[in-house]
Amino acid sequence: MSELKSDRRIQRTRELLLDALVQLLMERGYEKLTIQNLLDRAKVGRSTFYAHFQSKDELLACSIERLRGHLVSEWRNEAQTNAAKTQRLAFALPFFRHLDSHRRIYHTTIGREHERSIELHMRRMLRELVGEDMRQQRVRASVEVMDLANRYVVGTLWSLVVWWMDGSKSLTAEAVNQIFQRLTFPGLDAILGEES
Amino acid sequence: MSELKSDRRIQRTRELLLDALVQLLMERGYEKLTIQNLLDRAKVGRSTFYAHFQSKDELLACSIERLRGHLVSEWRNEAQTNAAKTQRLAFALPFFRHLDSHRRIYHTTIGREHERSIELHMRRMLRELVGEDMRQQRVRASVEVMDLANRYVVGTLWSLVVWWMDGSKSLTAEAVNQIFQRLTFPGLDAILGEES
DNA sequence: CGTGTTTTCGAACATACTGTTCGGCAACGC
DNA sequence: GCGTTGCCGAACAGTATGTTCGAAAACACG
Repeated sequence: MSELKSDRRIQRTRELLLDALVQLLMERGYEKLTIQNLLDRAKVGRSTFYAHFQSKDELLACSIERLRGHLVSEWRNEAQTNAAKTQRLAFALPFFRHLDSHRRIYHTTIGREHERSIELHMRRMLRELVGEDMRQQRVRASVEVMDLANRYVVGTLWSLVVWWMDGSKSLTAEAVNQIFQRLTFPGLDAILGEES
Repeated sequence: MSELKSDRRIQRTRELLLDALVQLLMERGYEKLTIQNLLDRAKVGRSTFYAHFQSKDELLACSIERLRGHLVSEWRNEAQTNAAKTQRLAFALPFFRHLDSHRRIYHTTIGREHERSIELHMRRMLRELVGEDMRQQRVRASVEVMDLANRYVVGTLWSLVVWWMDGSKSLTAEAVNQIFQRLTFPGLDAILGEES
């Protein structure tokens, strides 16, 4: 109700905090990043922070949620312009592209042990995307098998991402995507039974 | 020097703490388990704890290290008695068996989000086991590709484990192992180039 | 036993971070 | 202007970690 009308002040401080988060992710990573750091960087008062987010984790979730929105729209675009619209797991390429163009952030947060929260949220997001993809592809299988397939894909995808972001492997997003498909499709077919 | 001679008192309190850890893992999980809980359960003084372990995490690491020892010996046994001794990734079956016979512990610690530390140490252990296996199998590939293959196997294995332990799927360890192989081998061959 | 060494105990402390409260202040719409 | 709304930030309570140290217990050995 009052949300739409109300000041864009509140929207602005959200931005400030989200920006501060991204900056500090690069510098310190997530885990050893204190709320006070965020407040200082965003120049926002303590109680204000808690008026917007319940915790550091919710702020991160919010940030990842944005990423998800971005990926989905990229995915849709690509699906409409491209002829081979129903390519399996087509959200992966936009994802790899995103990672590639934000290496600065992800180099200090992905794969580094003890940076568990980012991985958590990222995987959750990927799980949703994979689920959506399977729905689009009309994969038919029992709930359990679908669940396994989903976990398998996300696990593989994430292993690959960590490997890619680790060190400074100068592969293009397209190349990584190809590895991803070669790695994943056979195993997927093996448990889903070769259809589609 | 004095380590061998010295009291088995110190060994005993280590046991007490390790036991308390396992108990509390079942009851509370790792993350929300406080050091005070450990002390109370093990009936050990605070400063004593810190005389033995630097942190809760080191205690966990120690516990996982034991598991690793157990798995390796099982693995060796199986390799010697069995004819098909050089079966690829043969450590997996003992691992699945272990999980199956300790469901009580792992049901509350594996897959549950926020129980990340256990996953961390488990994966580290699995990475080592896979590395050892690849050495035994004389897999020849560049360091980078070997690294990718390793991460891929561990990622797949872990996805499967989480899926298995989640809910109460009553599959046998052998069945899960078969799924594991069907899932993993094709992708592995794809990046390692079909050589066994 | 008695003596000396080693280990343990646990209370007290220092430190660090989280999340809440509340009175006052600033921004903004009208 | 004026009232509403959001923001500030110091102070506080709560919780957990890790350290220190003197005293007590457990043990080895003669």
